[in-house]
Amino acid sequence: SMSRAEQRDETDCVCSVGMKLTWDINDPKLPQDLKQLDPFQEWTDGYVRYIYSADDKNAQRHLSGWAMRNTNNHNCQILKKSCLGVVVCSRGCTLPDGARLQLRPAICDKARQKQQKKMCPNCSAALELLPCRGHSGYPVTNFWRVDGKAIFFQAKGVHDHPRPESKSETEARRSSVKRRVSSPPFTPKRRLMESQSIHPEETPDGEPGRPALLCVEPAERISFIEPNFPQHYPQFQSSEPYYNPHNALGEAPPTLQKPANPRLYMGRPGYDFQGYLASPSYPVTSDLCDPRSDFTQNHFTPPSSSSAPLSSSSSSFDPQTKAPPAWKELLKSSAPYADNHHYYSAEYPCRYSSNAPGSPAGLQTIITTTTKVSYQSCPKPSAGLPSYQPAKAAGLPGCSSLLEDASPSSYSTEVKVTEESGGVIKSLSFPPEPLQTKTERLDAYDY
DNA sequence: TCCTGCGGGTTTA
DNA sequence: TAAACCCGCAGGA
Repeated sequence: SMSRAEQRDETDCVCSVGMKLTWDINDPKLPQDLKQLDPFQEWTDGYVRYIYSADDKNAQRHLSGWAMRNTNNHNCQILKKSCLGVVVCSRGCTLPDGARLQLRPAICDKARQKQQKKMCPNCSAALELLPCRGHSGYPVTNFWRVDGKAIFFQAKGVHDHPRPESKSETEARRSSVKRRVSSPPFTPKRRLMESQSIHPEETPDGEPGRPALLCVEPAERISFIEPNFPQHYPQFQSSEPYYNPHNALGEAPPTLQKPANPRLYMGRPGYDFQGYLASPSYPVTSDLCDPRSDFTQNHFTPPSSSSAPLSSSSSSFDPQTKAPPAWKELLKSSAPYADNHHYYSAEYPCRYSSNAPGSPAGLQTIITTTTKVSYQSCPKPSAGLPSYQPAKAAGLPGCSSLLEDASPSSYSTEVKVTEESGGVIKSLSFPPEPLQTKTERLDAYDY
């Protein structure tokens, strides 16, 4: 049985398993015989790595709260996705609930173009897509790779825009609207609520700007909302710094090819955000204490939570098969997504990140510890990898001590000074949004 | 209808 | 050569 210390280590450590180990998604050989895996992370941000169970339904689907689209990297071993950003009101109007409109960009190019032609449901101004430029001026990228009994995840870049509506929220709203369209009865009270705000995508006639007075039963609404409510939240995800200046992989960020987005943004009303305000749910930058990175962490701890109880299905995985990507095979043998549709979605403090206009977003001090060996294009089997060199371990202190201040009422303000072209990165953290719950936020969008 | 992944292709540094 | 990006296709919900 496990000692108390071990249990504590598992549950309290702010490090992800993925960050404790030294690996890169491009490594010919990834860590094997993993004793510990990470719970799924919906809102990853920063240069982070996680190792999920191959049975994790969310990981199997390469899910992200961010709107990520597939990008072709001509490597069938590694699935690459890049962030589409967020759709906002060009006028930056305030919704009835005080939040800002932050729609999930459609993944499909065509659907996204349509989406952008619509108008703000609140003020009828044009909608605007804020592209993600969090990776040296390019969109944040996520990489997925199945190896052995694990799904390896790696992200590069720090999102420089507010969170969009999560995928589950979008889906919930859509199905909710569909149902209401087909079953009209509504109560006067509900009608009043609904008339207070509207959503662009779901007006039956496709005409934005007019409230759709539709009905939904409270119980029904709850059922969509509940899975997202942050009941359980792994601490290592929650004590994220707002900005991780260090690329934990030792990978030098590419030189700036495009001007980094100089947006200023934060997650709560009262601060300007280039004309917009992020909703109160703007996330903290997610990053973890990789032994190779020595950035300081803020000491914010979110509401209590736990990992998503994803049931494991006995899917067989054959590392030898290469024709269909491994995750495809995993999906075939796994239970329906709905069974485990359970996310974390913490309502989190804002980030306050500023990049001076024209200043590179990604120029950070790099600790090079890994030798990068890239896979070649798809048909090439990765047999014979003599050039592989295991990365050396840096052996920096652990990170459990970073969680000392777990009180929700305590939060920190810190200034990070990083050696990066003389740049100074200021990070402010705030306590969790105290009043607004997910349920309340959904109300603003749910009619 | 749109999400998702695949993969051929181009462009740029 | 690597990375970003475009496009169409197909399977699926």
